[in-house]
Amino acid sequence: MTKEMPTVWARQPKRQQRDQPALSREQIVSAALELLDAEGPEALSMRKLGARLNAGATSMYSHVANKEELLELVVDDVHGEIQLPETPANWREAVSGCAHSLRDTYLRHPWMAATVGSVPLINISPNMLRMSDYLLQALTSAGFSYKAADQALNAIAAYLIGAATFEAAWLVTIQRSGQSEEQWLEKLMPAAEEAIKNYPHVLQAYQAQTEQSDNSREANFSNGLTCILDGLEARLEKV
Amino acid sequence: MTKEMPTVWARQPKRQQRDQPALSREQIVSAALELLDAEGPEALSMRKLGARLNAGATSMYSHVANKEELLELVVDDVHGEIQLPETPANWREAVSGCAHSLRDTYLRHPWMAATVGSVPLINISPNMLRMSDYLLQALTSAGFSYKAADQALNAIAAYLIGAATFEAAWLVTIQRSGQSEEQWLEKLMPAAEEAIKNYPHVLQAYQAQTEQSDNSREANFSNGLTCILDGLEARLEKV
DNA sequence: TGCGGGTGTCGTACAGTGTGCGTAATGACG
DNA sequence: CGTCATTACGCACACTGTACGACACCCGCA
Repeated sequence: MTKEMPTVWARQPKRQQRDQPALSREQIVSAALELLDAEGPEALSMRKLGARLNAGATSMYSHVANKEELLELVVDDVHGEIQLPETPANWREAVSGCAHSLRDTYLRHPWMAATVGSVPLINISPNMLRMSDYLLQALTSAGFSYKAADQALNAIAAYLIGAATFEAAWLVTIQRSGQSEEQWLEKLMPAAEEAIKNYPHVLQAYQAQTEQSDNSREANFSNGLTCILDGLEARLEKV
Repeated sequence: MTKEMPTVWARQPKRQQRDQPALSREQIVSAALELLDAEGPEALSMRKLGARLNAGATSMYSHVANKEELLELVVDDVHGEIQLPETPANWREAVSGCAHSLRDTYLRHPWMAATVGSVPLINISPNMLRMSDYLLQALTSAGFSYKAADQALNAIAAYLIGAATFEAAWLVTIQRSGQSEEQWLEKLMPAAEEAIKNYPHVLQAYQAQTEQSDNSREANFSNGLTCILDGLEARLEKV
């Protein structure tokens, strides 16, 4: 026998219980998800979670090894929300549709980006595999070799996680301030300008940005994505 | 007066103390850094930090508002380790040198990637501004407009953070297992193959990868980076 | 020289955390 | 009916971040 791996995905699910226990893994996971969305990751405690489920503080431990494993499950659950375009016209559309859906999902659950970084072996969680498989299919059938497709996938995934991390951090900061994005921006501006003033190029970029019209976060995201896709496409054509 | 911003960078440093107090901000930050490197982020507690500094558990609060702010300072401190090429031959070299140094830095402190996601307003921390300014300078003097350079910077930064996140998560997982990367891989393989088996394209990519020789993490990172740079360069030429 | 007052340090205390353990209840099977 | 496996739960432990108040120190001023 191989020694057990310290990850949920390798662990056998518990033998099907014959009776109907009050708690189930899915209930626990979805309650945790609600709590995370409502109050953020630092507010998620096993006691609160138990309370929300009308259960004791330690009742969840029959269904979940520990808090970390619970988080793995929740993260994978959220990854299940990502929609994969069903009949994309080409590989770019497949990737781009998936990318935008991932972004939407991560921004709907702004704690995700900061959390994935501490979840081990995220690559072999079911819903991540589902997405990888989809993208590899799209890429290889467009002409990428499996090696090239794998590398492309890594690059894309890195960009997506990074972009989501920045954007989510921004949203969380605003959310915590309890103000609207405009109010927050207005209050931030003096401090930002003060911090920037000794960095001439940052200052210029800042000024160039404020007089531009289309600097929405969404446009910015698409822009970076297009950039990667262009780089990939160039390689595809070269072969 | 504008209301004070809830971030270290906007806050005035405390009035210079005339005597030589036992603790200083720098000491605290560097001790925290050591602790994080040695035992990981979940092992960093104010009490342990105090003990390491031969100080009481709450003595740090005269120099640092709270643990979160301490983390902001540590993160910026680490960002200070990133080396910026002094006389790059062209913009690609500038970006690439900076990128590799960032990667090295993040892998030297594997807790960084998971931590930056929960640090607010990272963009206006001094050492981040220093790097942004450097890159904007390199990009604009290569012909990018300030708007284009800003977008390019965002794309690059996202890729870097994302790539570091994946790689660091991998390293941390191995480190926690207390085994070498090879041992760990060997033990992981059966579980991974089991998890993969229903995803045909992932499986093929996996097989293609194992028979390849040059699939080092470093090569993978460079590859994705090159891909972005190619995409950027294409835009630069088009203008 | 003496004396406030400001500053840094630290002990105590409080509310809250994850979770190990023992126990009790529940239902299935022989 | 008894036996057994499984879940739920209360309690306890070690530990967390940090508010508060007391205390020791050093400064400039009288």
